[in-house]
Amino acid sequence: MFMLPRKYVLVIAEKPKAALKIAQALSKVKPVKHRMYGVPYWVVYHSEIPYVIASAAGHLFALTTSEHGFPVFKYYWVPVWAVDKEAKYTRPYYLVLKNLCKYAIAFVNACDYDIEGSVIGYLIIKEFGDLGRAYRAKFSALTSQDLRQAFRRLSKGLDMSMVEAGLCRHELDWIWGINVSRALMFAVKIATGKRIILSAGRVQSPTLVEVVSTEKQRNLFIPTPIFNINVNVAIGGRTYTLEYLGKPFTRKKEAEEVLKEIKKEKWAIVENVRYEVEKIKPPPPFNLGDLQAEASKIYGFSPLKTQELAEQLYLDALISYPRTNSQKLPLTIGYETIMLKLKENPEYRNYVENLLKESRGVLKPHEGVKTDPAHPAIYPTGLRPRKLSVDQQKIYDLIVKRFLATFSADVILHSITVHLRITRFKFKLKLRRLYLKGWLKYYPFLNINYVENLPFIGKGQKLPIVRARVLTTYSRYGKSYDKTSLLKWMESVNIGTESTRARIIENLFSRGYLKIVGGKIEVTPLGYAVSEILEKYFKDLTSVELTRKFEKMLNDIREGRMKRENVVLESKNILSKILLEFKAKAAEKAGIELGKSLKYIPVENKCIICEGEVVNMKLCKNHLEALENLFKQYKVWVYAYGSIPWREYLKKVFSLNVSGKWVREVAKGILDKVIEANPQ
DNA sequence: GCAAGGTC
Repeated sequence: MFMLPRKYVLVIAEKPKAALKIAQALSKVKPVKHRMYGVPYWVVYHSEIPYVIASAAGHLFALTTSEHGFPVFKYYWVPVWAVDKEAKYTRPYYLVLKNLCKYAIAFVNACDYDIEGSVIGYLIIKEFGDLGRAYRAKFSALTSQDLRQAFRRLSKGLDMSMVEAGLCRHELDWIWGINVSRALMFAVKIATGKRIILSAGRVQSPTLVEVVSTEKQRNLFIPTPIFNINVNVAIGGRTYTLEYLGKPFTRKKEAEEVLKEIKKEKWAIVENVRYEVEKIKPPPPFNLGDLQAEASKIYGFSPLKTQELAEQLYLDALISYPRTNSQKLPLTIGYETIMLKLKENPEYRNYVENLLKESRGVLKPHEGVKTDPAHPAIYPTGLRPRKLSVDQQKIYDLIVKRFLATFSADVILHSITVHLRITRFKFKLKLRRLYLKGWLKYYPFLNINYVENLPFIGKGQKLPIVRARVLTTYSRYGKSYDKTSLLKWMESVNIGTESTRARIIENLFSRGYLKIVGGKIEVTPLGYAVSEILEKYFKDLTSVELTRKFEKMLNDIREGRMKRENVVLESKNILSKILLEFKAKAAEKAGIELGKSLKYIPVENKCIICEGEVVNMKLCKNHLEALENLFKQYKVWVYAYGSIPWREYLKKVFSLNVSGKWVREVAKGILDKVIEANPQ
């Protein structure tokens, strides 16, 4: 068995991969790898006192409580393997650090330089080591250069303000999440006697509410008719559709009057022709969100699936760290070496040779603006994959091709924009031709509309009108969510992290709040009920503003303007008041609502259409609102068409796919004479 | 058992 050096400094990394990087950076020779409990650590003899470099595996400690019920504010840190059976794998890391801490003369927290990394290292040193002999390594990338500098400039003591901010984040999320979750479960228990698992939290609840409000508006949506002039002209034996440049018509009659004038004409006269060269820059290298979006678009993978596949590739050392927000590829990753390795793979040989020829040896990535303090964008390491599953292969291929494309040339399109006139009305025709394939050679996953050849058109030319008519379209309700667009929404409002977003979305499904129907997300009755109760009694938790507020307070802690105790106390005060009030006055009522949504409690007076409770006219709240909407929009349709019978309007609304679900159901109910409703 | 945040 290996004997540790008599004296050593213990360096604690956040994960084994980082520990290896640190060992390599600090060692002049190949660092010596050892194992304990099956977990690797490294010994580096770089100066008189050797470094022993070991690693955590993310958080090794978690908050827990021994108390039941709520409000609950007594919590403490325990080893995560002891409370979470999914985290058994952290135990050997925990034991190794416990052992190595015993004999170390000093401790360096070399976890990622952010609040979570500060907490991970702090808790280990506090538990097993000695905070009085602790140092902090501060680096923003795992490159040798950065790491060496960080170790030259070690600061004495830990970054306690970062630690405090991190501890505060854990505590705030815990007291809000655990308490409100328990409040919901308590409500169901006292109203129905049943024990079920419900949850709420700073990130999941605003996400649920976002889906609920989108879904509600969608279900209530009634399109508005829009009238347009549609003209086809012939150019060189082909027909093209002109785009009418006037404002679309809100009344059918107006459109028909314009059409009458146009029908008198034989030609569309070309007023102006503009040729342009359009360039589409190469896409930036992948961050996790972009990879998830593309894998969903191309292969229909859910964000969590993509993330898990990427993690497997990472663990096989085929790609770099996937949980990154960065769209940057620093020079230090060694572009050439990766290209040369990729060239060894027959699958990519032609691509790489092409790229090297095309770039004439100057490899410059087209980076995006997003950054990540801890990692670069996702890139292939160049290592040759051996046995990949079909899905792993798809993700790997996507990453390689995106990596290659980012070093390639712009896509160049030649376009022609023609402005035309038919009597006094103006039209436009725009066509594109692909001139240079550029990066699409490597990454062909972009849909562009283009024609094979651009027609020859000159100013003053008269193009024969083949057909002219009024085209009726209907406004659409644009928003709807699938797992990927929901994740993008979370990204856009900045809640959750790269590692957690996909997981939190899956949680909303496993709680039974959401379900997938035809590829789209739908809210279940339970989802509606939970969302409504949270809005009513725990409003703070339903908005992304809570995250903004936390961020501000954590920042104040980092900069010494506020103390953790005070921040936590403020939340405790707010929470204990609303929780006690809920428990005393609202829990039973809320529990009945939840119970009905779960069908534990029968609904006495059922809506004629759904399982909901009747509010008025034999309809539940949602279908009643749909009926009111039908009345309101009828006026708009009468204005648009000049006149339209009520029943015909209902038939049309019912037949249109863009109409909301509740609206269509009510329209059908009236048509079938199940619901009696006439506009006044 | 409940959060959100790390990572094998």
